[in-house]
Amino acid sequence: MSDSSESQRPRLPDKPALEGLETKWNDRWSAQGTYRFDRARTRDGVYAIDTPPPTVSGSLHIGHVFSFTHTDVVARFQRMRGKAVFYPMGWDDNGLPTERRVQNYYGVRCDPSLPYDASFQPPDKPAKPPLSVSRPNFIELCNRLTHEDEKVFEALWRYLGLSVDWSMTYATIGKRAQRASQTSFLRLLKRGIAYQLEAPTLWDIDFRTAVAQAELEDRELPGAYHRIAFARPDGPSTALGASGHVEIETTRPELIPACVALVAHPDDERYKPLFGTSVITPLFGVEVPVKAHSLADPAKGSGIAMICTFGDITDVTWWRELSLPVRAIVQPNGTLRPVTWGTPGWESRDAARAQAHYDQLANLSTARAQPRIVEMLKESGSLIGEPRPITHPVKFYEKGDRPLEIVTSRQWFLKTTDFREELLARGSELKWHPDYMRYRYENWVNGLAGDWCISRQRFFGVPFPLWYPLRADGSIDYDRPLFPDEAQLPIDPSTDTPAGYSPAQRGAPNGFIGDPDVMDTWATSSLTPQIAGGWLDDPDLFARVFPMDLRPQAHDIIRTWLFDTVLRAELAHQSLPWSHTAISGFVVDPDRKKMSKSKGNVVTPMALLEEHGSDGVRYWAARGGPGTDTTFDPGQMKVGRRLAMKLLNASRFALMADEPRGAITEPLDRGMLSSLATLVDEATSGLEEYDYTRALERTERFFWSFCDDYLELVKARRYGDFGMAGAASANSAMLVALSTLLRLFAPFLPFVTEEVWSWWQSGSVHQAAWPTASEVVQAIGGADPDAAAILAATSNALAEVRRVKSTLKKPTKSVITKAVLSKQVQGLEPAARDFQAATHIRELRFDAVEEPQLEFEEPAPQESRG
RNA sequence: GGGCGGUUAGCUCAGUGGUAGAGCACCGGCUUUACACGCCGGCUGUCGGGGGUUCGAUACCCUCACCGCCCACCA
Repeated sequence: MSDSSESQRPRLPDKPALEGLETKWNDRWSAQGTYRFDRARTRDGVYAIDTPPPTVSGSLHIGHVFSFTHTDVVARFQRMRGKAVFYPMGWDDNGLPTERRVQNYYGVRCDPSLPYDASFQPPDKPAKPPLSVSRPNFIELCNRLTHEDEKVFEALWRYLGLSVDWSMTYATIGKRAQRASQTSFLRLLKRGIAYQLEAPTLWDIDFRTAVAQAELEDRELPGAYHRIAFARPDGPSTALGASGHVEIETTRPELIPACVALVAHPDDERYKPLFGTSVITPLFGVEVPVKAHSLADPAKGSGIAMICTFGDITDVTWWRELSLPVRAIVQPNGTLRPVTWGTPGWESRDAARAQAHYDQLANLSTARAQPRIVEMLKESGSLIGEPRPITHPVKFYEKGDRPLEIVTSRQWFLKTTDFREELLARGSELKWHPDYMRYRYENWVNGLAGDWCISRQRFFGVPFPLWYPLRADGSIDYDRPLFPDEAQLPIDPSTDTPAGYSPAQRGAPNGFIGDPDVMDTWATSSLTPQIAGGWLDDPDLFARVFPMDLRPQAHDIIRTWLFDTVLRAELAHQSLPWSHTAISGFVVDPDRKKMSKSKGNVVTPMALLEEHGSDGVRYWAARGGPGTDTTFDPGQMKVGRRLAMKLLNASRFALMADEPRGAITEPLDRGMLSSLATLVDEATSGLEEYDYTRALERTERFFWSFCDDYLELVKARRYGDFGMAGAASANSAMLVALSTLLRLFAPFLPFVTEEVWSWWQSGSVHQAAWPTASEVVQAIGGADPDAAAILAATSNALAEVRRVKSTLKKPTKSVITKAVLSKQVQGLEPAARDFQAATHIRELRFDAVEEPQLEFEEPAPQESRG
């Protein structure tokens, strides 16, 4: 705030308005580089934000507007405090959602066996049936469509007023991201932290890909308990004698052909005699052992369970720990694979009967096989009673439509469980806002069930950067992979050729073949601090921003994005990726439901911004505190807009007569500034602690009483009714207050504050220094608590008089010839002149009265009602 | 089953060991030279239930209920 800037004559509009401010100021900020990151600054002068890259395959919704506003408030506050704010935007255009959108949008499907067609152009309308295109062509379409989406997103973010440095934008499918992701992977592979394994894996049968533990969710589905008899080998072969069979209960009878054992708890007296013996599976006549394992729950079902390869995760645990054989029947597409009974691994006491039964199930989906096998079980007498319907939680891929299966396949993993202690330590080192969100992280780390499966059998993603040699017989030698040099990265092994081979050797005996998989999208987005910060490409930048200050994100992805990012930083840098994380809540509709398209309660953000103004919408968003689910409430947006409007008009009032100026001597002026200094401290400490809601609420409350009480009380004096010195005191105080309040509101209402600032200041309010209490009280030579008390007493007295006038239905302007006020508001005497002018009181006294005693001037006799 | 958060005015939400708050809504009033996208005033509560600590609890402790979310090996 230099003297030269304040000496400008204010340029005031006759009728200030909010319309058009978004476009006007975005153009200026863009042209002037207002939010450009100053990369000359060293780490301690930088505030770095690891912005969540929105998924561009969808559309931005009100929840994005909500949480990104919170981050922007913090960014603007830190910038005004003098930090160089590193605030890039990222686009998450990598992964399944994009694939799905591209398939539908263009009517194409990826066929990795096709060669690249350089002249390919997508059809104008979605093709039916879908066109098959090569993987490189498919990826081109993904890039083309996401680029369009990104332009729309950027326009919305700018309109909302995010103070992002748009020159630093990155994409999770971009070259930088691919290079970071592939480099990190190869380094982890060398250290033995990444590894490949053929093992039972959670599998989505529609997407035909492996998925990770973190991407699971439970859904309640109807099902049924089926009570099924397994015959004892020494018992009657078909009849169900009293001790001739064992009864299990299962919700998945279609997996009986995959049964490899029964299991009960080691202490379960009912089944102890059976341990070490075997039973015969119904329909298929397979002899399977009865085993003991502590995970078996005596209280569940009949207390003894069948182990199948594989019905659920527990089956996998039992299978591994009890060293059972594999008898897998579910194929990657979710159907039962044909089996020849009587061959090795499929031995049966009656192979012909087994085959006859199984032929009725082969190639059916598990869902369709179930009723079929139930009929057969009934016919054979192995089903005891009727199935008992239940609803039970079933594991789904969070983006999937059908229950997950477990399929054995070759996958890449990152070790996680080996680092549990380190990860817990990082979690407690991290500062969480709100603090209780840390429990979700700890909960997750403590519950890690296995390492992180990072490979996906998909097309649009970062490829695994390696190849495998082919043996003379054409089989793949997985044990001797071929690696590129780090300097070559990023590569695509489906088109690039490993050193020492020619392209013609791809797929040929003694040749090579690329790893077909792509990485889980989280395996790349867990490197956003490294990607955005220039880890490999720009080490100088990286040193200035990493570890970053803030990770803002929503609570539903603590187990994925937050956890994964902490893991990757621990593995690569032995540090936290950032010192703080701010967790935002969801936007819910007034019925407490999450806003969703299917409920028809979705509103497009741009329409809201246009209706209520960006400042109005930001006000609503900023009222939702960290971690708090917040109701979608257009009413609050209207309140925000009203606040912005009030800021325009109050500012106009303060600036319309800014002369004369002089010493701030009047008690009300001094009291107002004294209180303002207290407010500055409160707002500052709120924002420092990421409690932007408190800062806004306090500032807003001060501002309204500043308008309603203070400005009304000093209006007459300010207009010169009591001479030049009194007017000068008011004017000077108002200018200090206005400058301070505009800066306090600037992070929340960037458009209206910038507009008003431009009336009388040079430069951007968003580059102005954050106010300090000492700066405010400097204008009155130090804090003046006595004056603050006088202002409080005067405001209270004003309220008393207003109440009486209102009760008596007197016009506000009506003159009071004589007023007796209660002694409780007596402290106002030093401001009596201002007070009497504002209330039109001619003669003022104080006495022990409960209610103010007011005598009104007789109305003028000519008054008439017409 | 484990964990976390919530329960305050009709609605949306602040809040503090010492007389219950704001905005919206509602009702009434005011052409007042910054603002009718305004101003002034009013109405509304067993602060979820029950126990405990305390001179005093909406706040602290225990417990229960309900709502929401996270996690879990759910045969």
